[in-house]
Amino acid sequence: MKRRNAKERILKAAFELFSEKPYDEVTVDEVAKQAGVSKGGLFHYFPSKYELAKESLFYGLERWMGEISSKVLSMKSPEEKFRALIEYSVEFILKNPKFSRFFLEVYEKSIEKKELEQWISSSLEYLQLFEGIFRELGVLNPKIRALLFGALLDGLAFDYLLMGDEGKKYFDIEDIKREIFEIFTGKS
Amino acid sequence: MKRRNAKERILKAAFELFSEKPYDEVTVDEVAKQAGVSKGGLFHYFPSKYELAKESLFYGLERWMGEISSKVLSMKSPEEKFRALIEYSVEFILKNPKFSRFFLEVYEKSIEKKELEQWISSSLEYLQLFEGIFRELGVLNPKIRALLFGALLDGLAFDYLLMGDEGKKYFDIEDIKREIFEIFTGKS
Amino acid sequence: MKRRNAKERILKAAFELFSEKPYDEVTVDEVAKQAGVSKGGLFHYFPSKYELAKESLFYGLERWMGEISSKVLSMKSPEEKFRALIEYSVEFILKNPKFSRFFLEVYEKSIEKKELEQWISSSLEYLQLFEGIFRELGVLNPKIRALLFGALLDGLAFDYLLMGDEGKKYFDIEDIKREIFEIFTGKS
Amino acid sequence: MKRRNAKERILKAAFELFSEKPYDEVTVDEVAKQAGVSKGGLFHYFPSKYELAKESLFYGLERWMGEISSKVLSMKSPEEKFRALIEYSVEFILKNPKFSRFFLEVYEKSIEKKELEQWISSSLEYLQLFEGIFRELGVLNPKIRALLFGALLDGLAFDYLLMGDEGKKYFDIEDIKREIFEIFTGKS
DNA sequence: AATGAATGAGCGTTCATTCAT
DNA sequence: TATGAATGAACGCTCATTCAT
Repeated sequence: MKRRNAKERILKAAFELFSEKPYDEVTVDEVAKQAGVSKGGLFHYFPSKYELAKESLFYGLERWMGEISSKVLSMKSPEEKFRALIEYSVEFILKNPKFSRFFLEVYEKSIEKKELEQWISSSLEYLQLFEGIFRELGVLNPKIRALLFGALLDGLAFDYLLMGDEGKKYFDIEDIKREIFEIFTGKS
Repeated sequence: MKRRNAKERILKAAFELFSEKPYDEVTVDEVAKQAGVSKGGLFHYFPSKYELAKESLFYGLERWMGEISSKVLSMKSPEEKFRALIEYSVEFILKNPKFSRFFLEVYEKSIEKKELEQWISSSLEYLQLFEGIFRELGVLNPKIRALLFGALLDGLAFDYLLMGDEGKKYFDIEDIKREIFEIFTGKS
Repeated sequence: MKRRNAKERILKAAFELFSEKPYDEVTVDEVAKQAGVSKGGLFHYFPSKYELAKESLFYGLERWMGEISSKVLSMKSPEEKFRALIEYSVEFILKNPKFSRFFLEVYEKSIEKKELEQWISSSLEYLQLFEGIFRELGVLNPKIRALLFGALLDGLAFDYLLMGDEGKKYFDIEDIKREIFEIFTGKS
Repeated sequence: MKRRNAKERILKAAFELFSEKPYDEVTVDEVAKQAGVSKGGLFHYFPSKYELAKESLFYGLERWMGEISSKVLSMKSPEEKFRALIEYSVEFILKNPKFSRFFLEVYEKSIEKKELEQWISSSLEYLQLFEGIFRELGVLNPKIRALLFGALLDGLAFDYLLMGDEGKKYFDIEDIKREIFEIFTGKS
């Protein structure tokens, strides 16, 4: 076995499995098997199933968010930035349809364990990215609008999960992106 | 205990417990105990834990949604209706902070069981309520705007879950309601 | 399965197995199997392996000690009582050669769990039986002599465990009983 | 760390840990860590956990017993020897309150492995020390009295473990030593 | 000699579900 | 109808032991 990336292989397998089905239906054996390590080996790197889930969530989240941030910030005008933000966020939602549920599961368990601080600061970090763009766009309340934009994305992810491909019968994805741009900028 | 409403007592207890903590941390014994029935009695009314969870979710959902609908529809002007919709929706979110997670959990299990139909039709039902109001308000794409409004609510619930009372430090709930009204109607 | 005595069957099986081999070598499956119940059934009666071991220890201890007490107290003269005490105590030791180890194991775990009170009061109870006899025999320090007699019995159990049948080559059990009587009473 | 005495450091750490808590609650990792060696290093010196426990038991036992023997034998009169024997034995008991349990655990495992010879001969060795002193004291059955004295010590250790410092409320240690001297010599 | 990553059998415990009463 | 004792498959996790480096 390739020694070096055992931990990363485990994180990747865990992110995939926890994204695919609920926490309580993913077994540690399964993650270990998919990562190509023994169960004992997995516990060599992660002290519990919960820690594994949490780390794998952040692993997946950071990979995506880093990519989105850099793409968005490479744009020049604020309008282009906002359009790119909508574009890549929607792409993330479509590619990770069950991300919300996974996120919420891990989050809930971290509440019980009273490990909340990091979550809020991590949330605020993303909101700052949004707020900066709204500020450049010259909207009145960039802070609140950033919150609402974030909530809309979360909600879309939530709804997409619900309607899945079935939803495409009712709504055109390009229409949705356009409407979001319009509502939040007042422009079309 | 009044025999008649044993089933309703079970549904109520289940809704409360599944709202409080994750599906896999709620035991059937616990629900039975909180409802004041025996375990055998519970299985007399519900064939499995999953069915219990699903029915209790709809039980809770319908109680709230029925109430919100009737309050909203009793208003006269579309502006008042929309303001009431925002008002009571936010109230629901604040009172049921963990509803999203519960909803998603049951939803996910129903995917596995391929029992999807009812969910979409149930979603569309709510969207029709929203769409009607946007139509009365005279917006251009009432259908899509309804979808986005629904998503925003879901997302707010999601975010409120995340930030909880801590979030109140950063955002004022009245500001948020006002901003929602403005964004979706273009008026202030 | 006979419903009524499931718990007693489990206690009996547990006492036998924990007497036979160390705590960590007795598995819960094994106890359940020997008692003729399922593992789940066992946990219906005992919340943990430790509680099972503790209850089964007391179960075995009380059965023996009750019998010894009643036999001893039915004797008339103090000399006869003391001889009977020696007789039946030695019999217990010979029939339960690994009792000390089992006792000590459970005791140690109860230290960790800070459940000590009952043990001391239970010890003092037996010492009072001994003290009463020494008092009748007219020895000078009946309290301390009772302690030492108790310790001697415990130690004999300990040593018998060590030497087992092998020890019989070196020591005659009747000689030992006689010597104990002599040392503790000053008579022969 | 001095390489030379790695083995001794392991034995010392093992004796301390196995004395502190039950066999099954001491892990090999823990012993290695406390001894300042790697797990692999430990297994270089000891083929298994059981062998480690057994060797560490004898290591601790011999250190104490050698010391007691030499102190006792340096006394002149048999009375002084016996008093010293009581003195240092009681000291050992007070300083190693959980020794009995550790001893019994290892002993039990050696029964299963059918490695009994050394234990009996080791026991008999100590009994010979006692027997010699009783012979010098001129008692009638020095052999049996030695056995009973050994058993009394073991039993006291056993009881001290049970009553611990709590026992001091009920019994004075100096009274006990005096009573032992009296019972076994007939003198005061 | 020394390390510690990796293994995997085995454990205690849980809990949805069944069923005799 | 209603009960709760009983089941048993499945789970997360541990840890003595091995072995490539």
